[in-house]
Amino acid sequence: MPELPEVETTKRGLEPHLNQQRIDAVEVYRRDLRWPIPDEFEEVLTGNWFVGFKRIGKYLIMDLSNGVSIIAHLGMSGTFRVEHTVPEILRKHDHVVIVLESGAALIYRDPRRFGFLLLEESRSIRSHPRIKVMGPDPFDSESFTAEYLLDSLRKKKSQIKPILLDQHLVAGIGNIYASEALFTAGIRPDRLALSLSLHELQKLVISIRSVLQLAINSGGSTLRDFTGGDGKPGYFQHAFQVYGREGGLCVGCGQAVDKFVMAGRATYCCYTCQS
DNA sequence: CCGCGGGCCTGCGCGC
DNA sequence: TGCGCGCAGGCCCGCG
Repeated sequence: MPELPEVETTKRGLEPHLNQQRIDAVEVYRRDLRWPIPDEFEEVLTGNWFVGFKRIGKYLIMDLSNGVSIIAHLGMSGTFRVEHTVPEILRKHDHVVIVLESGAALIYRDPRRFGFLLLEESRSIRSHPRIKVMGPDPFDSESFTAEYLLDSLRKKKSQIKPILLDQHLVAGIGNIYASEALFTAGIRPDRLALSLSLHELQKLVISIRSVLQLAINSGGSTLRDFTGGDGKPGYFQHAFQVYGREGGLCVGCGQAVDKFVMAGRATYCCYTCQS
């Protein structure tokens, strides 16, 4: 599920409910996620409180008062939700319940268990092996620029779309927003990365930002439902231009939207509007 | 070093 | 209605 906008939406949804809240109890029902939940997880959390929240690419970082941070990744199907009270009956695939001093509960659910929850000293987050290799954030206008892309793509042999999924290049784009951003930029997904001009890359940078921002904005509209509901960010309401719309009419030209597989991933585009 | 394909899991929607 | 199949928004790893 979650690409950058969904993780950002999750962060914004959780923060007001969790910030400065003490953790009174932790229950882990399944530890075998993508990586196992550390044995010391419950002990490290209990009695401390949340002091900060940030997103790095698709990672959600939750800082605790004892100088330890939770590094969370939602994988394909992970969600966090806050319930007003600890539910008497958990939903299937609720793997972790964190009880707060307010009586509310933070619950991690992940049917496919591709996500993970790890612990790391807060001051070492940026040097964590999984974090330090991440490319720039798409919204970082200092480091994520057309010039940066031009330089990075110069030695790439493959097509642009799968490259956008490489978190080492830019952190946070997934399969949906790769297709969407390329459509907005008017660039075909199968263009060789090194063939893109500086001008096209400028359009791509702007398109990536606008597509992600739009999705964040639409997710934000349902943040109020974060407690009591299922915590699902509002991105389902987001109208995709091409993703999942094969055979439908292109919003730009009225021709049919195409679907094909690239590097094993579904890819959508309009061959009239993208060149 | 790079790019690709398989694997990890469960759920869902589709066609028969 | 039931069943089997293919597919799903991420990431790591091994292979060539």
